[in-house]
Amino acid sequence: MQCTVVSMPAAYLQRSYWEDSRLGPRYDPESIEKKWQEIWKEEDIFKVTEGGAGRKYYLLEMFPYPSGKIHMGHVRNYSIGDVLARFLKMNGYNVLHPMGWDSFGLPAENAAIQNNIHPAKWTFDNINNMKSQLMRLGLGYDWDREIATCAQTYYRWNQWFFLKMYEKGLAYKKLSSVNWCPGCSTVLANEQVEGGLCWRCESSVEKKTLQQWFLKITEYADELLEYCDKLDGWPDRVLVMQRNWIGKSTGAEIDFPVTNSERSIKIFTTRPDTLWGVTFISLAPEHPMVDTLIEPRKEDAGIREFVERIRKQGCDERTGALSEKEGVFTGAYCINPLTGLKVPVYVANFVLMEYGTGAVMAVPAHDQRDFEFAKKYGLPLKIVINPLDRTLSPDTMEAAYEGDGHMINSDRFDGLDNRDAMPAIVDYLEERGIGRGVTTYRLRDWGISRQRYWGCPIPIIYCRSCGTVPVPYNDLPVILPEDVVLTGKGGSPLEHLDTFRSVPCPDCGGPATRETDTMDTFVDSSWYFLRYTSPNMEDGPFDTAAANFWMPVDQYVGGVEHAVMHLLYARFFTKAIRDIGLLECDEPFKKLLTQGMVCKEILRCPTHGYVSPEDMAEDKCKVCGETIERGQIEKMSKSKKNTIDPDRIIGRYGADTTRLFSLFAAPPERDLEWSDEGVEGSYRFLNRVWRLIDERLQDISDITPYDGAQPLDKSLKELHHLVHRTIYKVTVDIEERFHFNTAISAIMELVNAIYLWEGIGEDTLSKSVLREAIETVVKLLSPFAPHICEELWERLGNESLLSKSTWPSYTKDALMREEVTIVVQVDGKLRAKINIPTDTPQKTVEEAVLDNEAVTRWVADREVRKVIYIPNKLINLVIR
RNA sequence: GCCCGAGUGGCGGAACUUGGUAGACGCACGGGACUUAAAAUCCCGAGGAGGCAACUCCGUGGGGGUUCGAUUCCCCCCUCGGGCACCA
Repeated sequence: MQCTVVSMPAAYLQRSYWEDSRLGPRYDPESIEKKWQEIWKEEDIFKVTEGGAGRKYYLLEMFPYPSGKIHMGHVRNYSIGDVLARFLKMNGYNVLHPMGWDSFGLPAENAAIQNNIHPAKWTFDNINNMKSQLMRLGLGYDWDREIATCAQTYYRWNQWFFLKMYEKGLAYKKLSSVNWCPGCSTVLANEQVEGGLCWRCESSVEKKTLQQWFLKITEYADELLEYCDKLDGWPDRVLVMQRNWIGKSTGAEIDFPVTNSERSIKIFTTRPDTLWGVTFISLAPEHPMVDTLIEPRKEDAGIREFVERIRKQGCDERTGALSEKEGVFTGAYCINPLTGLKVPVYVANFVLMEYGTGAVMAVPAHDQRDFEFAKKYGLPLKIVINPLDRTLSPDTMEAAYEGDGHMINSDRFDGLDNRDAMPAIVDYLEERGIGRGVTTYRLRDWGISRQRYWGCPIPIIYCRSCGTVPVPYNDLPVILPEDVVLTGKGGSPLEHLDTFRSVPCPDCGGPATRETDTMDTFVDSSWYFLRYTSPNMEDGPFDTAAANFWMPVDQYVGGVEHAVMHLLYARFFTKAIRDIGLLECDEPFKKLLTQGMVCKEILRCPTHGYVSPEDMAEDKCKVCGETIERGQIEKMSKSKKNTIDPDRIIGRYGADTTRLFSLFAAPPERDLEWSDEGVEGSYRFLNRVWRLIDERLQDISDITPYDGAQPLDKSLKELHHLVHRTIYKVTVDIEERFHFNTAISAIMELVNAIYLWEGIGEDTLSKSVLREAIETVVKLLSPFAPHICEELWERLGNESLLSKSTWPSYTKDALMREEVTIVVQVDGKLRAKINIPTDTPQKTVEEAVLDNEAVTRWVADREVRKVIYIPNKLINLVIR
C-alpha cells in the first residue's frame, strides 16, 4: 500500500498561508500562468505580418534539436529572447519572433535502434512535448510560423538549394581524405572535429578516403573574412574564432625544379624573404610526387615503410604539437630557383597535404619546426635575416629566429628590411617566371555527405550512361522513405532499400541509382531564418519580398558553441542565396548575443562517481554511505548528474519565477551558476510584488496615475522621481546592454522603496503618485515575469491587456534631483558628504565644505593648494 | 606556445562605456516585531582590523607607474576559464 502522508506538509503550509492572508487571494502561479497563456493565445498577440505597425525587428533564438525535453540552457536562451520580444513589442516595434525545430539528426536514429521506434515518430513526439514545455514558459512566439526541418515542405528546399549550387559549381563531388567518426558511422566536416574528436560523441576521428559531396564555401572565404570587420554587433571572440578558422595568409608559390627530372616541386611560403636560407625541402607523406621521387631507391625499405606508417596515422597522432618531428630523405634533390643551389628533398610528418601545396621550403634558421628537424637530421642552417640588436650565428643558435630584421646573404636584397623586401621578392619571382604571389586559406570546402538515414536526401542520380545527373526540379522533393528498418549495422538503410535506390535516369530513362547519402544537418540550419519569413511558401524556399522585408535578423541569441560551425555555414548560405538572386542582404545576423552556459556544482561519491542530489542524504551516498565530495561548478550535463529539470522548477514555483531567476542570477553572456536558494529568492520577490499590490489595492483603485501636471511636495516628488529613474535604468539596461540582472535589481529597489514609502494620504494626489509607481513596477517587470504582471494589471482595474500596452516613458524633469549628495575629499580621501541643491556653484560648495567640521579637521590650518570640483558629484581639496 | 575573457564580501553579482562615495540587488547569516510556538511575513544589521564610542587604518589576484583621485588607464607578473595549435 502506498503511503500518502508525504504530501501533508506542503498542503498544510498552503492552507495556513491562505488563512493568514487578510485581503486578496494568494499568488498562485499555476492558475495565473495557465489563464494568461490561454488569453494570449486567443488574442493572438504574438502574430506578426509584414504590414504590421511599427519598425520591423527580427528577433531570433537558435532553434532547438528536439531531444525530448527542454533543459535549463533552453530556458535561459528563450527567456532572454522573450524579454527582448516583449520589451520591443511594448516599444512599438513590429517584432518577428518565430520558433521551430532542427529536427533531422542522429539521436533520432539511435533512439530508433535502441527502442524500436521510428525516427519520425520519435521526433514528432519530442516536438510535441517540447513545444508544450516552451508554451508553459509563456514564451511569446508566432507559432503560425513554426517549422520543422525534417518536414518534406522544408527539406525539399535544401534539395533545391543544392541543385542551384550544383548548377553554379558550388556543389561538387570529389574523392578525398575525410574525417570518419566510428561512433556516428559517418563522415564529419572539418568544423565538426574538435581536437581530433567528434563534436557530438567525442570518438577519435579517423581518416578515410571517400567520394563525398562538398559545398564550395572557400569561394566565399574572402568575403566571409572581410565582413567580419563589418559585424560590429557580434562579440569579438566569435569574430576572432571565425577569422582564425578562415585562416587567410598571403605569400608566394615557388617552383623548385627536381634535378635529373622534368618536374618541379611547388611550395608555398609566407616568408619569401627567407628564400636564400633554404637548406632542404619537406614534403607531406601524401604528396603525389613522393612515390615517384623515391622510385630510384625503392629497394631501400626504410623509406617506404616510413611513408606508409605516417600516412596511416590518425589526425590526432599527427597534429599534436607535442609529437616528435620525423622524416626521411627521399634520395632526390631539387634546385633553389633563385640561388641555383641544390637542396635535398625530405618527407616529413609535420607537413600537411591539406594546407598550401603540401610541400614546404625549409629554412631552419628562421622557422622553429625546420630548426628542430634540421638539428635532428644534421642539416645545415643558413642565416638570412639578422635582428637589429645582435648577430646570429648558426653554431650557437638554440632556436630559430622568426622575428624581423635586415636581410643578409641574399644577393641584391641584402641590407633591406625583410618586411619591405617581401613584395619586392614576389615581384622578382613573377618577373622571372619561377613563382607568384598567392593567398591561401585554412578553410576547407564543406563536406556535407552523411552516411546516415535521418537527414535530407542529396538529390542526385547516377546513371551508367549519363553519369552524375541532378534530380530535375520538377521531381523534387526526393522523399526520405519511411519504410526502413534501422539496425545500426551495415551502413545507411537507404543503400539497401531498392525502392528508393533504383530509379530511371531522368535523362535517358535507363536504369540508374540514387545517391544514398543524406546532407549534414547543418545545411538545414543554414537558412531556416529565411524560411520563417514565409513558412508556408510553396513555390520556393521563401518569399523574396518577405525575406527582404525582415532580413537581416536584427538580434540573434544562442550559445557560443556554434561560433564556427553554424554561424559560418549560415553566413555562407546567405551569401550564396544572395548570389542565386533570391535575397538582398549580405549577412544574416546583424547582432549576436552569445549566452553563457548554465552550470551547477557536481557531486561525487568515491565509489559511485557522479551522483545527483537525490542520491545524497546529509552528505552521504544513499547507496553506499560514503561521504560525498562537493566538486567544481560545471556545465549541466546528464553524464555529470548535475542537471535541473525545468519542469520541476516550473511545477514548484511557476514559469515566471523560473524565467526571473535565469535572468537575474548573471548577465546573459556569462555562465550562470544554478542556485536553489536563488530561485527561492526570485519566488519570494514575486510574492512581495503580489502582496504590495494586494495591500495597496484599496488605496489606489479608481485612481488615475500621476501625469506630472500638478506640483508635488517633497515626499511625493521623491517617489515620483525614483519611478522615473527606474524606468530610465531598466530601459537602458534592456535595450542597450542586455543586463537583465541589473534591470531586475532596479525594479527590486523600486519595490522596496514603495514598501517603505510613507507619503500616502487620503488625498487623490498622493494616491495618484502611488498608482503611477505601482503601475510602473508592473509594466517594467512584465517582460521578465509576464503572467503575474498581466494578472496584477487586471487586478488594478485595467481593461486592456498589459501585453498590448506601451512601455512607460520617463521625463527628463523627473530624472533631475533637487538635492544632490556631494562627496568631499581631502587629498583624495573621502572625509565627508554634504547634501546641497543641484547645480550649486563651486564657490558656494567650497564655503559649505570649509564650514564642515569633519572637513576642517583634516585641513586644519594648512593651505588649500588646489580644489577639484565635479559639479553635483565631488569636491576634492588638495592640501599636500 | 599564440589569441581572447575573467579574477571584487561567506556566495551570485553591482559600479568599469566617460577615472570621482567600492560592495547596488539577491542569496546565506545575525538581531528584532508578529505568533502559544514554528513557518511565512515585516523591519533592522552586516567587507576586514582596532576602539565603549566618535572615529581611524586596511581593502577590488600580486608588484610598479600616471593622476588631486585608479576596481576603471599604462607596464610587468600570478591564477582560472575558453578558443586555436606543427597552417609553412
